[in-house]
Amino acid sequence: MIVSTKGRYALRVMVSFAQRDSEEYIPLKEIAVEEEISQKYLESIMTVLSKAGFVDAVHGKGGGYRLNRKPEEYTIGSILKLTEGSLAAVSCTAQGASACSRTECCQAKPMWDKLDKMIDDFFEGITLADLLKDSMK
Amino acid sequence: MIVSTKGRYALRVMVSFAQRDSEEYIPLKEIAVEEEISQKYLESIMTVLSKAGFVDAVHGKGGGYRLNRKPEEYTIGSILKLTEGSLAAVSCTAQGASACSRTECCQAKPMWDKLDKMIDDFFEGITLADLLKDSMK
DNA sequence: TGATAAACCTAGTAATTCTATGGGTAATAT
DNA sequence: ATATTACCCATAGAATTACTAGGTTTATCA
Repeated sequence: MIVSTKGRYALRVMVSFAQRDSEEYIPLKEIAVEEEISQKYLESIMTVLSKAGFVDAVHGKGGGYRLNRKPEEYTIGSILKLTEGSLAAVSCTAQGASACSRTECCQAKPMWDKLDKMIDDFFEGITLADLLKDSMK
Repeated sequence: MIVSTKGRYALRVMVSFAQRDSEEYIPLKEIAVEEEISQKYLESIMTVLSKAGFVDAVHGKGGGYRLNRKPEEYTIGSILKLTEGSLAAVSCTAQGASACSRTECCQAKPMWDKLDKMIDDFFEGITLADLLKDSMK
């Protein structure tokens, strides 16, 4: 498993925002109910998205969140990397991993590196807008 | 993370066997010491490999394990799928996953399917022999 | 035949990560 | 003022992963 619930929730939320009026601020409660996701859990995800400048937030009554850019300007990779921390296929190659003592002689290392690049290219090549279009079906 | 310690250990063990005399039976203890992996943990992995017919086992003194086929006849995918159970990028697409209630309307489903296929093709296109050759560097 | 060495089996525990909850604080509109 | 909303921090519950323990069976060799 390379993408956990957290990352998938983040995608669903972003898709949900992308499908609405881009000007309007939507309270998280509305999204949580619609998507049947724990609001509290979503809050922690939104905070990350907000700090990274992916969404714009307004406090108080009438406030909520909205996207900061157009859907086509968000790659799936950027959203997932932010929320998952890393998309590495293997802990050895994850950033911040305590360097494996076998790195030098590891027969598999080149394979993991190649896979990581492939996965990264894949996710960087898809945008939020692509998901909306259903163009991948 | 798509491949856990278990799958990586399995690969290392298989590589280790592939690098030795293919006729000789090697006791697991030897591999465990060499690779600095818990022997007991390795045992559980070897049982899986043995039951699947990936390795041949002989009990008792002078016994051990050896590969059943040539290194080029094992795909990395077959080894990982066996030990990891699934290589799905997301729990939604993993076999045996309780069907997601959103499958029908999920915007991301086609993307996950495409990714799964890409990963599967990747691992099925590499064999144990390829890892030995260092040809990927 | 007895000692030894190996695979095999079952169960349980430790450790880690993931998911979610709880309770509060700060900001904003009405 | 009050209601509503984002934001913050800590913690608990759940699930998975990694590993350990102890024994049983099978085979070899002296």
